[in-house]
Amino acid sequence: MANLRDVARKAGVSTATVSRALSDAGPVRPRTRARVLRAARELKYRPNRHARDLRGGRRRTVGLVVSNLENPFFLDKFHYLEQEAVRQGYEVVVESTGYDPHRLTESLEGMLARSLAGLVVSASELDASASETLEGVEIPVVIFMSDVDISLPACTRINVNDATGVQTMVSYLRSLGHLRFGVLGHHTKIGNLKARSALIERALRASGNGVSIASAEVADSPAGGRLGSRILLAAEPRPTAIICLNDHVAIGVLRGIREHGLSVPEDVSVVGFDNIGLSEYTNPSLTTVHVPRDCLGRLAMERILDVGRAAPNEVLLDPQLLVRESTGKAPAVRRSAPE
Amino acid sequence: MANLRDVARKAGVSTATVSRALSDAGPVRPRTRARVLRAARELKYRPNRHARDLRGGRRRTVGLVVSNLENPFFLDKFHYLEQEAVRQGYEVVVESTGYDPHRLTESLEGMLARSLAGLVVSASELDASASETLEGVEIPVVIFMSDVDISLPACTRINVNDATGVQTMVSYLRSLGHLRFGVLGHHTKIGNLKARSALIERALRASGNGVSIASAEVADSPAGGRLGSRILLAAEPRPTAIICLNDHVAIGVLRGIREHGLSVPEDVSVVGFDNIGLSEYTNPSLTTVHVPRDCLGRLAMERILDVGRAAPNEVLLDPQLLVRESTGKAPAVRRSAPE
DNA sequence: TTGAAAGCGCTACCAC
DNA sequence: GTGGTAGCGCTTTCAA
Repeated sequence: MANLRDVARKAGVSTATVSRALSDAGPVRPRTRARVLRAARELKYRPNRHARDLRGGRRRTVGLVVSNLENPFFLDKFHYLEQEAVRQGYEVVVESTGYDPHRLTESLEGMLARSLAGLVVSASELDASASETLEGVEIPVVIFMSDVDISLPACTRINVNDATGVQTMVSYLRSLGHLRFGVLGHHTKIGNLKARSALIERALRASGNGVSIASAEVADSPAGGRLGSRILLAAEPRPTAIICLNDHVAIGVLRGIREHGLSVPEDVSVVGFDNIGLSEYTNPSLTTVHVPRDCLGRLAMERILDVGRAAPNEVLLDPQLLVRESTGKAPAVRRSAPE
Repeated sequence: MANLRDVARKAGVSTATVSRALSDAGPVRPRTRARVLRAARELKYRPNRHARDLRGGRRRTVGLVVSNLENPFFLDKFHYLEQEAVRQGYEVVVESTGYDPHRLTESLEGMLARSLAGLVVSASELDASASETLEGVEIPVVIFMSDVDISLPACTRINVNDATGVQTMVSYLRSLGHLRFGVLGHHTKIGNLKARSALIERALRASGNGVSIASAEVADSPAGGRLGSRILLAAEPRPTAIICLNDHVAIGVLRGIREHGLSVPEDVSVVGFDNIGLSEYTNPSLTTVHVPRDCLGRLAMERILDVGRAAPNEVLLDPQLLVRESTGKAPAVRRSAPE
């Protein structure tokens, strides 16, 4: 692989001149320039990025760590962040942890070794122990949807008001007459997902007497949801409404219920969280709680660029219930199926 | 940010010793080692990745360039490649071009500037002009699903036998009695997608007389499919079967047909290509042509690691028709709706 | 077992 | 306008 020196030699100039000519920085006589360009082309020269990164301190990259890129909810964040970053002349490197705390720590370490302009973390598994890695970090850090206690010089936390989202959803389901619930989550032992499931169960119990709750934990995938629905539909009494911790899982639930010979929403109502794009394309379309994330890109870049130094260190976003086709009135109460 | 020198100074040793101690390479007296480790910890030292990359030539990274990460078909490839790469101690950096030839060239350039162990490209928009960028490249290159003519010392091409996939699918639809078709594609002017749409139309016409074809081009997304279905359903005569160039688009078609007040497969049959995971979760589930890609990871890493030097430079994969719920007999012929 | 020093390839500063 | 050169932070000989 040809390097600057090779080009310089071939063009009969110094490396400094080549650098200037190729980066369009500093004055270069047009003729010299042309000569350099030609030499570079002939040698198929390509600047070495690692050298540039080292030399320049590469502060035009933003890191993003998420739990599961296969879940569109996280992919969206990458998308929104990248869109805004590119607009500002930055690039984004993303890593997915698979909800594994160990991999999270590794990812974080890897990111911090990169001299980034900033770091965005949206990982449910982010807990006190993992966040130790972030201790003393000097670059701007943005934490999305996590309640870990973290003290950093330049840390912004963007949170979603899950309590109201859950409350709205539970009230809505109760108003439809549902009493027997299934709660289906993934990784319900960690971070904001643990909090969310607790919130749901609490809101359900607080909503009145006679409420029954069955719950199950599965993988964050449609396959997980499909499996989970089988478990929940076997519960006694059978739930008339299944609350999924996210839409990704809910997609599988829709299918599982159908396979069970039941209809949505006639026999069972289904709700999700997130409002991923797909939730509008399922059949029936999915009632869900929209979790805003399109602002993540703008907000994060704002903080990272230190524009908006005046911006608050804490942002609280409001979720919103979207009623679509997957929810309906609870089926008329019937006694246990006769033998 | 503390660097090696700082640690060395603090521990009272040389940078060489620190490097050895931290990387576990070469002999270091346990006591010295401990002293170094402590110093590093106290200074919150983190090795600078850019320096390492430059010094080491970083040959433990594989690049992947795809057209559209939002389409699970491409995300899968990333997933499979990364899985295998990590297993071998490599990492993967991925970039998505949005089907834009200009961005493809940029991505390719960016990748080549990184001194990678190898490069995998799966981009429909890869054409002769973009592939010039790859000319003279010395690292192993794997091209997935593209017919561009490219001559590289170490280039492996993995292709899918689209002709048979298309043929099987068309025969199947004809056997169901369909005569009026809609073909819905995205980016049907480029690369393998262009080839695939041509193949479809040709197979359709060759399948007998009386076949009518309406076609439309939309974005590679469910939203695109939804829009496309509206266009196709307005065609005269109205198609009884819609062939989508991929499942991602087909998801939207399913919804569009429903919105139009029609049923799948009673009124309209729908088929896709790829067999993305979601195609099993739609309602009705999607009949599609499975395009194998799980082998991409293994195959690519094999070629990159130069294990399997004996492996062929050309691999041809066979697609497979998966009949699910979205296809059925053509509805009984009826005359144009009476006025 | 440890240290000195030579670069990896590039950019930017300063002198000419 | 152009060239010499220092040095980004690290690893890796080679000597001691």
